[in-house]
Amino acid sequence: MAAIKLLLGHQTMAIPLYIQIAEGLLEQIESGALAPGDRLPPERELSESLGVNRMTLRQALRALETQGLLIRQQGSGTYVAEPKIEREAGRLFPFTEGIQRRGHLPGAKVIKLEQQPAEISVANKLQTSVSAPVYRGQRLRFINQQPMMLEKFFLPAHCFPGFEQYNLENRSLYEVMETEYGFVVSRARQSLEAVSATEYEAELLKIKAGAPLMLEQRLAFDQDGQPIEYAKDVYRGDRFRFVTELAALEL
Amino acid sequence: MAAIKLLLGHQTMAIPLYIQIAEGLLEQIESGALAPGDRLPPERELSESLGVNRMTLRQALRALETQGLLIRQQGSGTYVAEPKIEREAGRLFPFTEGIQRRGHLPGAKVIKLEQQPAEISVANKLQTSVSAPVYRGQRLRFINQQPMMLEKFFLPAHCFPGFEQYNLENRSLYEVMETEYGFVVSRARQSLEAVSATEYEAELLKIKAGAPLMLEQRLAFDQDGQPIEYAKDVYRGDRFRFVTELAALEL
DNA sequence: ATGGTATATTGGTCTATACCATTGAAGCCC
DNA sequence: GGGCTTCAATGGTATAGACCAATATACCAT
Repeated sequence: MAAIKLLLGHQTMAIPLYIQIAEGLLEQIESGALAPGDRLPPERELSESLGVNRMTLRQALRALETQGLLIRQQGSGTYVAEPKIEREAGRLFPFTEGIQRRGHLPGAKVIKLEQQPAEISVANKLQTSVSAPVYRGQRLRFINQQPMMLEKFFLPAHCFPGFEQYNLENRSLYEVMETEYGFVVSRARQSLEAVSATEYEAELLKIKAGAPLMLEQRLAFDQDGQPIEYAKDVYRGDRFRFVTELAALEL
Repeated sequence: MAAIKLLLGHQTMAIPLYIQIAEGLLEQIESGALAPGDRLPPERELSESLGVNRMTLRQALRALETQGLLIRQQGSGTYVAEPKIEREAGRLFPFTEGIQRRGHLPGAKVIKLEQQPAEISVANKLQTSVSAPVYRGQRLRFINQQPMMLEKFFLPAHCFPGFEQYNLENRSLYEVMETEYGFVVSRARQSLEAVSATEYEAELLKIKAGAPLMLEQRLAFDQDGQPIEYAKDVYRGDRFRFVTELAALEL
């Protein structure tokens, strides 16, 4: 396997070593340099070649393991996980990226994007004062030209001045947040429930009113723990499945 | 806070120290000895009073943190998390327990429990040969006397001889598995999707046919990684919401 | 060939120690 | 009182080393 370039020594650094290592490995997995089923070098060996302590390497491996990217087996070795389509449910990442990874063609149409005073429920979620301005947007998302998901999002306007100027038909919401405003979504709390399609949703998604939809509500936080997005997305029930891996304690 | 009793010293033990510590703390949280918002002793102090190394204690704390039971803040301390109702989505535990914790009255009615040859899809999931015998059961679950969820489960019969004899109207499936057969569910892979209620489901759940339901499919594994349960549970869409907490890498 | 047995390899746990980064409160100055 | 600095306390990161537990392999006896 290829080498991973690490910054600095071991003290006074901006980014922790184990994060750098995890990201380096992640990159190799995503680029295909490390293919599913590949075995990583033994921990002792890899830690030495990286010039870090084994415990530090293990912290990186554990992070990737909990993300479902690696599988570790005592006595055997550490392997790159099979690319389960469903893996993504436990990770936080944009619709577009997930679709592309599966070899489909994503698309988006902005239906609405306007600034308006926050309703009570939204202000509450975003922890802004009621009637503080928020950006309210709606995007219809496509896969292979077929409408699949309707996204409604709310952003605190004071965090994203001039948000209208960006083209959300080509760019990911989170990508714009990060590139243009420096906000990185690092945590999110989300819920799933089964609902019926309203007339409005049915028309946009080209399904029958009353058809089952998956409603995903998400409150996303930036690196400082401040809420920066509240979203209510509905997915076609017949086309999406949300998968999670559960463990009983012991990490 | 109360003391935690640990088994043995540091070598040749059955259960790792950090698991024992995590379970001890978990017990104190669940019993109320540690209330939400309480601050735990500093790591250095607590590790000393437990007679373990700080790193070992930290491993226990991390496990509880990822379960959403603790919140750690650098420079401030480690706190017992507020009991978010939704927390349970990321944890693996039985329906009954979750309901009781919210102060509701659970109930169950066994509709079917029989042994039969496995269909292909089920055999596939349970990794048994096709037409190997499996137990197939259906339970209707109640909350406050109202039907809320319909559970269909499949168990490999060779793992659970004589399974019919146990009363599943009072006992949890997992509890019977563990107590009577020694199988502990330690991992599970589950998926959620939105579906429409069939006539059959609608009648049992006393809702309209076509109403939205949440279909949860679950494949549960024992401590050795062998699949021991495949389940297809449907929840009333208007009464259940499934919540998860997501993090972007860095654990 | 088959099956068991030693041995080496590999990840898992635990200790001990050091220093960094963030927080919050105490103290200080004005 | 208000704002600032200082500093101790606390969790976070990293190192080094030891031994345990599970697995895979090689080898041997049958």
